[in-house]
Amino acid sequence: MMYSTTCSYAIRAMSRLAVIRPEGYVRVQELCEGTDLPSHFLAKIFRDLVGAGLLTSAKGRGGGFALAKRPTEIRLYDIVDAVDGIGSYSQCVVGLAKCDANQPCPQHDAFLPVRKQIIAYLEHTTLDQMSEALARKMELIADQPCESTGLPIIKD
Amino acid sequence: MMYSTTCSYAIRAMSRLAVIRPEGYVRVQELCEGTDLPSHFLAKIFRDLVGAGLLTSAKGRGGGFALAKRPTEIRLYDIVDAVDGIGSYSQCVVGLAKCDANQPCPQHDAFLPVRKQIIAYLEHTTLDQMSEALARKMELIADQPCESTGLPIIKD
DNA sequence: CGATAAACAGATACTCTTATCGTAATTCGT
DNA sequence: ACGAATTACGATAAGAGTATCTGTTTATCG
Repeated sequence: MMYSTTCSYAIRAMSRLAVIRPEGYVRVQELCEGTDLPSHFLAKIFRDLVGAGLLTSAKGRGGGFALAKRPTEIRLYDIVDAVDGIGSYSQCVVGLAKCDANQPCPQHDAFLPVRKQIIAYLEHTTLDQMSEALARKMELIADQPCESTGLPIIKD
Repeated sequence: MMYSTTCSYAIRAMSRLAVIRPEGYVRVQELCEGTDLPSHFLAKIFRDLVGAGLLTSAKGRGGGFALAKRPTEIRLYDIVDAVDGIGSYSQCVVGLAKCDANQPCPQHDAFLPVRKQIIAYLEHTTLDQMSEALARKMELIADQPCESTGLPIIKD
């Protein structure tokens, strides 16, 4: 997988959040309903995202989690950075540590364009786009339910 | 990191193997000397690589591990596939499973060029190139030893 | 044939990620 | 003010990935 499981959950959940209620609070339970997102774990991840400034939270009745900014202002990059840390993408492909900073290994350079493209993708993709993609998918699934169960389960 | 630690070890060790003795057996101990590669663990990884057909092995005196093919014929792709499985690169970025096969999510398409570039990089980079890069680096380090210890420790 | 050198195999331990649970803190409706 | 709803927080469990150790087998050399 491209990201850690945790990060994948974060992206999926925030996308759902943007679909269900782009502004305003949503309960974790509501967010996970009909999906295979683990609610308990997601609650924990969301706490961290509040700390990272991507979400806000409200306790008590009518509370839940909400996007801290508008969907167009939240990039995939921000989420990945908050969860996995973007540092993992800036390391050398081969895990070749540089004993000496002024001499990065040649393969490092060879991989540079690949890394650049990845970063660009993460920077240019916003939650807005993600949620739109998800919404379109949810419509499709509503029409043609899942093969085995017949229920419209959203695994995203 | 781009690969798992295990995969990173595999790539580094095979690169070293290609440098030290492109054909012929090398002991695990010899391969790890002066590096931070964990010999015990690497021995285990190498066993698996023998199973995958990338290495051959010989017991007893004068034995060790050797490349099963010439360095120009071993691609990064082969190593990554043998260790991590290339499947992890073909999944959707967001971990969005497709409930239905005929409707991959739009983000899937958006990430396609990135994935293609990664795969191309893995396919076109050979152990030959890796070993050459490593050899060059080893020369550099021999000249200007590592800051703290003063010893030429190869972390690659 | 015995001694040595090496991979092989399996068991075990450690570490990090992933996941769950119980309790406290907070807010809202009545 | 009380009670229900809901996140916050901390502890801990479960799992996979990472790493080490010990003993066994196979091959080579003298």
